[in-house]
Amino acid sequence: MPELPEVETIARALREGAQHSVVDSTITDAVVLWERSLATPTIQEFKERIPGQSIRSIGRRGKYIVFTLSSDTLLVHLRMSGDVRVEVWSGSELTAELRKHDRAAFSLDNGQRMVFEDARKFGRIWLLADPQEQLSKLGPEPFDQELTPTAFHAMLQAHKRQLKPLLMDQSFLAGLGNIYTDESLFKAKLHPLILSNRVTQEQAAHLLDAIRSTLQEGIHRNGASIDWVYRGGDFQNHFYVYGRKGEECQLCGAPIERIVVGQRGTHFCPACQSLHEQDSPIG
DNA sequence: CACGTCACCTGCGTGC
DNA sequence: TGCACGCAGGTGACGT
Repeated sequence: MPELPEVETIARALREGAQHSVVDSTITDAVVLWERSLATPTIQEFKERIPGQSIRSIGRRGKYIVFTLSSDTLLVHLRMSGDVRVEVWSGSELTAELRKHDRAAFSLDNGQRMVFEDARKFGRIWLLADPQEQLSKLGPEPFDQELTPTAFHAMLQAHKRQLKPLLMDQSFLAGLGNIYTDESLFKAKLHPLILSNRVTQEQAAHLLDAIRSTLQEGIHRNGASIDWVYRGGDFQNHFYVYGRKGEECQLCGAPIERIVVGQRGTHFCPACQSLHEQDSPIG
C-alpha cells in the first residue's frame, strides 16, 4: 500500500499504536528473511548495529517511513505490496509464527515485534547513519509551505515533460503514485499528457490545490485499500477516475477512459480533461 | 534531457 | 479444473 497517504497512515499507526506505540521502545534483535529486502548494509552488519537502538521517532518523507533510532536511521520503502505491522510477541524465537510474506522482523523490549511484510518483494529497508543519503534525492513534500503556486509553476516550466510521469517522478515531487496522480489530474481538469511547460500559472495553482486536497482526503480516509493489500483504508470508495474505465464521469457523464502512460494504467475523463491543441505534444 | 522497455516479484481475476 | 494471460499502489537500469 504505497502512496503518500497510505505511508502516512502506517507511520501514524506505528507512532500512536493501537496497543503500545513502538516509539521509545528499544530494538533487541532483527532478522531478515529475504536478503534483497535489505538494501543496505549487509545482513551481518545490520544484525550487529540494530540491537540496543531505541526508536526515538517515526515519520515519513515521500513514500519512505523514517524511523529515527538512537544512532542510525531506519528507512522502509513499501513499493508495491509492502506493509509494516506490530504484534504482541511472546519472546520466543523471533522467527516463530511469522507468515509466508514476512521479509524482516524486529523484536522490541516492550513485548511486541515489528514485522515488515511484502508479498511482491519489491520493498526495501535501509539502515543509514545519514538518511539524507537516500532522502536527498526526493523533491519537495506536497504540503511544504515553501511550495507556493508560483514555485510549483516554475518547477513545471523547468521541464518539458508529460504531466503525469513528471508528477510521479519522486525527484520532482515526493509522494504521488499512480492513483493519487490520476485523481489529482481529474480534479484539476488537466489531461495526463499535457506538456508541463504548457501549464499556465492559473492551472498550476489549481493543480497544486488538487494534489493537496486529494492527498488530504486520502489521509483522512486512512488511505485506499485495494485487492488483497488491505489496511482498513476507505479512499478506494471515493475515486473519481482510478479503476473506473467505461463508467460515467461523475461531473459530465462521459465514459472514463483508460490509456497507458509510462507503462502505467492511466484513467481520465476525456471531456473534463481535454487535450487542447495548444497543449498537445504535437500541436 | 525525455522517453520507451525491461527487470524485479507474487497473487488474483478473467476467459477459454 | 487447469492454464495462459493481463493486471496490480514503485522504482531503477538501459538504450535511443
